[in-house]
Order: sequence, then C-alpha cells, then structure tokens
Amino acid sequence: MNSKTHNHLDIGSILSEKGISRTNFRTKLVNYFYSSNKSLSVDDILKYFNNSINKVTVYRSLVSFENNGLIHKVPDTNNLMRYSLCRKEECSPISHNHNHGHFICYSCNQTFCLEGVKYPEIISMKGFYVKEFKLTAEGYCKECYKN
Amino acid sequence: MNSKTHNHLDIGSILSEKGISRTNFRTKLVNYFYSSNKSLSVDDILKYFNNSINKVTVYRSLVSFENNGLIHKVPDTNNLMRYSLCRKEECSPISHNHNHGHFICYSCNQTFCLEGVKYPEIISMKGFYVKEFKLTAEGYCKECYKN
DNA sequence: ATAAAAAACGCAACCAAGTTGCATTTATTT
DNA sequence: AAATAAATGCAACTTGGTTGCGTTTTTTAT
Repeated sequence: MNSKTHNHLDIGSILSEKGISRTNFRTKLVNYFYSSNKSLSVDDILKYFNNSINKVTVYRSLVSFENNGLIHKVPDTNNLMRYSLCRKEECSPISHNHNHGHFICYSCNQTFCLEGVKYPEIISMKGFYVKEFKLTAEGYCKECYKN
Repeated sequence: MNSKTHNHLDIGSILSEKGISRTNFRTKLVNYFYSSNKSLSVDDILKYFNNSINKVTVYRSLVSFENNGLIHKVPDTNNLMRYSLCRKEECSPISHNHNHGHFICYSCNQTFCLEGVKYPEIISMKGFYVKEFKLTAEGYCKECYKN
C-alpha cells in the first residue's frame, strides 16, 4: 500500500483530489453518494436535502462531478438525469469506461449496473460507425418483485 | 394472393383497416411515414406540415397510431419522441415485436433498426425479473460519415 | 341520407425537467 | 490577507410534452 497516493480515502478529501471545489454542499452530496451506494436522480437529491438547496446548484454540481470523473450518467426509464458513483478506477476525467449493461426497476426506479453483461462484439453493423453502445434491461428488481 | 384480405394496400385505407379515424391530417401523416421511410420525430412532422397543424394533434395522432399497431417508438439520443412504421407484420395493436437493436446517428439524428442484432439471451441476470431489453448503438451513419 | 354518438382538432393554459444570466457568497490561489 | 476564481441562489426562460374544453369532423346506426 502506497501511503502517499491513495491512502486517505476520507470522503471529504475526494473532492479536492478530483479538483472539485470543496464546498459545504458538495461535501455532503458526495457523502450521500457514498453512503447510499445507489444511483441518484436530481429529485432524490433535492428530497434528501429537504429542498434546502437550489436545484440549479444540484444540476451544476452533478455536471462538475461528472466532468471530474467522480460520477457518471446512468439510463433511466423516465428520461431523467440519474447518476452513479464511478467505481473500480474505471473512470477518469478524460474517459469513462462503463462497458456494461444496466437494469432499471419499474417499481423503485433504481438503476443497477450489470457488470456481468458486456456489450456484444461489433458485428453486423455494416455501414455504421459505432461510437457507443447502450444496453438496458427493464423489469422488477428482487426487492420490488417480492411486493 | 388473396384478393380479399390484404390486396388494397393503398395508404388511405390503412387507417380504416387499423381502426383509426380517417381524417385529412392523419391520412397525410401516414403517407408521410410511408413515403419518407424513416423514423420521425414530432419536430420532423411539424416542419413537414409547415406548422400548419397543432402539435397537440400530432402527439395525439402518434399515440393513436402506436396504440393501433401502425407505428412504434424508437430510441433517440436527445430523449425525444421518435417513431417508425411497424413493418413485416411484426406488430399488432396487442403487441409490438421489435426484438432488435437500434442505431442512432449523432449527425442526422436518424434512428435505424438493426434487424440483424438480436438481444442477448437472458443471462447472468440473477435477481432481476426482466421485462424488456433495449440495445442501442450510436455513432455516424454511412451517409453522414462521408461528410 | 341523415341524425346521434364518437372521435379528432385547436386553443390556451399548464407541467416537469433542465438551462441561462447575473449579482452575491464562498473557496482557492499567491 | 488580498486578489482571483468558482459556487450559489434567484428569477426568468426553454424545450418537450400534457390536459381541459368547446368546436369541428368522422363514424355509426337508423
């Protein structure tokens, strides 16, 4: 373990490390991402902060987090902005690597990363210059299926 | 060829066959779908009719067409409503069968059906009750790549 | 062919999600 | 600690789509 490079993983310093301004709200927001460990929509965030924070601030914070490789967009059936933490050193400010499908639950609207489901090889795509794949499955997650 | 069941494929009668009211506008709209032979957004349609038609009418017509198995939604990178004709007896009012991926061009925003790209088998989805798959590829189509 | 019923249309108003400009406050840099 | 840069909040705006309702057109039943 290198004690210099990546030892202090306390959440507060993550912002500074990524080059994001360490404001009161942003610190709490990154904390929320780490503690909830699920994808978050703007609405989730506004509710969590009891609407004490302006939605513009939320939007701008999310864009900043995304640009600095801290979070990434995940698909959502309702076409709203939804973000997940970037994990496993997959992402950087330069490029996000999310080469896996997503599952969206109709009931709880949660988005799950399907790490096991990789994209198909680029086949029978003649005539198309493919830049990006998106694979999403929709249905009910284990938790919601019970009820 | 059975002359009774499906002979008169003139576009005008398609609406009646599907149980959709045969109004002036709807006849022109289904004609536009058949003649352009590509996916259409609400904006495409409004422009085609030089904004002489009310957008509400467009939205309601599209919903009606969809409910009667004439057209189906296709994905769009800009998250707007976009529709394609249902072809090859794939669709009915009861169920739409579009078990294939789609390609969306960044440049012309056109959505293409990738008939050759079927969805992966339901694998490694443990804990998820999958109802629907969506596979989209994005990039540049042949036409736009040239320029 | 026509009257009654049903569906489509257009308008205006509305809604939700997200964006922009600008003045103020808070962080960061030096 | 002062200068600079970035974040915040407010209000106003934009885009894409929806709803209610009175009027017109289409369909159905006679």
